[in-house]
Amino acid sequence: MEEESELLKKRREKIDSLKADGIDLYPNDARVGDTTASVSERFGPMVPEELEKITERFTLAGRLMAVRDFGKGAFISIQDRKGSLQAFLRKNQLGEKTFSLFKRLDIGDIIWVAGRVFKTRTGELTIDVEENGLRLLSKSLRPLPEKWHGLTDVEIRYRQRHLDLIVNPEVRKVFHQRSRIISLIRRFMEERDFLEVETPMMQPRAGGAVARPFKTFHNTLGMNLSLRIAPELYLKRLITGGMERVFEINRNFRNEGISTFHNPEFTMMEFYQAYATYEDLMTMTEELFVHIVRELFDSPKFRYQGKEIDLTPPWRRLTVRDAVVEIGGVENALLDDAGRMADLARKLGITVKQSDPPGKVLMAIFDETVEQNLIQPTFVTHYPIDVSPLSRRNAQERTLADRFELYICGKEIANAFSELNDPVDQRGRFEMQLREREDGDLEAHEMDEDYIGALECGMPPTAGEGIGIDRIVMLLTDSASIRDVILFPLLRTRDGGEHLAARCPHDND
RNA sequence: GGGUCGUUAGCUCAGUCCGGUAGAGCAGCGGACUUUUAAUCCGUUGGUCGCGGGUCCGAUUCCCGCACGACCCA
Repeated sequence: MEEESELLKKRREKIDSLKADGIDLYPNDARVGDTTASVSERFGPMVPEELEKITERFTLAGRLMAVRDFGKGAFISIQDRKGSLQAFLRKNQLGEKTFSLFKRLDIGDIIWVAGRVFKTRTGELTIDVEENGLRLLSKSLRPLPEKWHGLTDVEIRYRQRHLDLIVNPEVRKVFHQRSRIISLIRRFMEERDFLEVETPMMQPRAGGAVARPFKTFHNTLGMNLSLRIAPELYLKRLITGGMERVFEINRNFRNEGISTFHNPEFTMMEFYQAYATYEDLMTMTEELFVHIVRELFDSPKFRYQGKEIDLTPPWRRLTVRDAVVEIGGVENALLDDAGRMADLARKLGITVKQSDPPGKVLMAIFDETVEQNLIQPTFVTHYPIDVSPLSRRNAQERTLADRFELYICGKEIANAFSELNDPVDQRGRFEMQLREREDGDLEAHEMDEDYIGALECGMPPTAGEGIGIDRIVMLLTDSASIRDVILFPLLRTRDGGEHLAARCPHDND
């Protein structure tokens, strides 16, 4: 048995003493009528004389966050989901028994108080706790992080998010904002008559994007499955099914690296609208973003990591080619010469294979020279067909796709295109992807006969878009890392992942 | 995968360059205090210095490896 810490031992002693007095450490019969916010919003503005006339009694519950003890009286702070409020405990008012309970409480305990409101000399709204108006609802055995500096160790913050949420109010605020943003998006879509749907997370073939999947296995069916990398192919089957306008806000899983902008599971909204084009979606995207920031900030502008971002439409529109020339500083004529383009890519440190199609090399150059410079919202258009296996071909330029990506603060935020609904062309695109897969590209799209079968039934002309929800939340909460907007980001297990990896060999390689 | 930095008390951090087994604040514990709010005042407990090796009379400190994390790069 491992030696118990001094602090834990002291708490256990207190527990024994409370139990000896017949006090239930985890009762379940407390009724809570109010919140810290409901009380402070109503009475905060009142002067002491007005408060004296209030005879109403309030009941609050929450976590004991601070104690300022004066011997026969004490101020305490109670924190609930809405904020915190101060309460005043007086020995002669609480009664001997309840006051002795208070003396054995610890910061971190969940408590219940009842009493009337008043204002202290310093003007702070306070609950004057009544006789027997204090109860212990749940005993805390572990000390909380320090009250002033809070919890700053990011590893503990992510691994023990509960502690982070208890002591860091700005963290709670980020996740409230996240919920608000998603709710605004959902309402925006519903108002435009989009139907919210849910499509499979476990898919026989992970399609709809260019990425490596996580693989798993269904025992009863004896079937290999992948966690989805995108819902795209299923959503478009719904379009074929006549739903015409659908959206899904849900998790995607990509078996790739982790960075400040990448978590292996992340949240995307994808939506599809029949009888629309990618150009319609640019307008709609502008409207969506402006709607969100106006609701949040009452302005089309916001700051991210010191930069002011202005979402006032219309946003800049730029073809991939123009972007690489104007922003990347690449000579225009070079882009028509596959050999020179590959040389440039290699000079930029990009690994180029002989078999790589020119469009793929162009996009690698774009990623290297342009992406991080697109700070203000920018639609990049005219993507090469080579890297757009599910997009409609441009009517004039047959090697280009009717597609855009949205960049803000140097990061890809959305990807959209007019959908390829010609099953013959689609089969050809899949075959091209298969050749890339044979050349060693593990991210290349697989052949999906079921999807082609659906296209053969006739899919209406449609445009679709995917928007990275985590990244929007990062931008709008000024968060530097995606881990700050995901409650439980993926981290390595503490005891080292090596033996676990050995026991569960993965078949992705 | 590579580079840089980090890991010391429950938490926030010193100390390590220049080797002699550790300090502060908060929390905790004891005492005083019934309008404080990082309450105050007096006293005080608490540490396998991330883990494993090596060098050395002696390692938290120097060297090597590993784990975990952060940032950057691929």
